[in-house]
Amino acid sequence: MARVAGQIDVAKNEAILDAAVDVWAERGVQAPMEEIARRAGVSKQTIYNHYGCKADLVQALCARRVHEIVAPLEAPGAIEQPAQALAAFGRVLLTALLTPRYTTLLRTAMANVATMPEVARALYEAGPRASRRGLATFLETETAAGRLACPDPVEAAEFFAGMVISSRQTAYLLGVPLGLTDADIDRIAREAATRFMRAYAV
Amino acid sequence: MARVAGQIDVAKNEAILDAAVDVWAERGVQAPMEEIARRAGVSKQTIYNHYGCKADLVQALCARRVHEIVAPLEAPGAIEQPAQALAAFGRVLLTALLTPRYTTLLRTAMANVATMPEVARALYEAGPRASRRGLATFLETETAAGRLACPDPVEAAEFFAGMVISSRQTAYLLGVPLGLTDADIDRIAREAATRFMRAYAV
DNA sequence: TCAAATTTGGACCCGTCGGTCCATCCCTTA
DNA sequence: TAAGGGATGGACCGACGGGTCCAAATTTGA
Repeated sequence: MARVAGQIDVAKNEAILDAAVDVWAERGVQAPMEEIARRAGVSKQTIYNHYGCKADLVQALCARRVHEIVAPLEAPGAIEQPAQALAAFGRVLLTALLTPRYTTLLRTAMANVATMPEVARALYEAGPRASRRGLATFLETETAAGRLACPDPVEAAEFFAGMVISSRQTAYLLGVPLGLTDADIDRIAREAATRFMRAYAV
Repeated sequence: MARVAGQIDVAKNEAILDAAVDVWAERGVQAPMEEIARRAGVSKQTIYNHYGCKADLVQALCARRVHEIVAPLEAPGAIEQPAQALAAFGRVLLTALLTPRYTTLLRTAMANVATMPEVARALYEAGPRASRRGLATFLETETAAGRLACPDPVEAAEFFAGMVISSRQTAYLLGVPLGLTDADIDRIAREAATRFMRAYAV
């Protein structure tokens, strides 16, 4: 196990984070730390060496993991026809959203808004907020290029993302299985893109 | 305090439910039962007389309160121009969604998916599912009447509801204050309706 | 190979909270 | 006014889980 001098074991740290997501996904945040330790193949004490208390673990987990999940949304990709670009964005968005890990993160953060609002806030900024902003920029460019007519790109971005996601995120958060296949996701994203293009045609 | 013979005190029961929402809103579901009792001006024992255990209280609360909140969505209202009807629906939807009580309910249910999936399920059915179904029916009628062209009314309903809600629900659940005024809500609903009409024009 | 730093596991402390018990009280009804 | 059913509140129990402590084992850097 590679350990950095004077530092904390990196691999073990990852294992702890992974175990935490899994455990919380299965049993909720109120699951005992001991379980996370067991799952991570680590002693409880080690966790407390890395993170002072449970709240810190929650915080660290949210901070670290959001980025992994939302990263694909930031990759701009080749500039294609707006409809294709939108569809692609929709696909990525929906896929990311329905990730069990992201769901767990959200649930965890939501359950703790009262006790640690900053975590929830950070998750919002890194997630929905950032992705909408990226989309809005794209729509603005397209409008400037005369391929779309979005007088209010931010609002339009909200609209499009909303169409793609709609009640699906809530369903997922409430543990209702939707059973969406990749083909379904693709169809939804494409249809949303088509309709959006009609709504905002020049 | 009006009490029905041989029954349980109705007013006190309401008070308990009210207190539970408030307390959970402030401190999360893990807040102690004692606090709810205190807030309701009732003894802890009384709560346990009404509901056998905490889980039952959660369940009862979710079951009872959703209906109150989603009720306005079920009132069909006078049949107007589709654009107006959609805007009205959007307004009601957004307003209901941003209700602190509904937010609390959702958070509560989400935090407990692992331990009591039926509650979460019920909330989903009574909330998002039901409202979408109502909207879909409306869109179907309008399509039949030749005022709209929605080949897939259910999907279209998802799209419209999604446009209106978009990331706002997530924001709310994550405790991010949006500060939407009635005027804002109205504007969003109307704009969404307009765009939707363009997207699904005959 | 040695010393320093970490890890381990397992006992342990303690606060909290769900839930129970019970003697007393209040209200309603007859 | 007597009786009965629920309400009260406050003490109480037991489980659980966060967090600590510690001695022994292990790893790491030099």
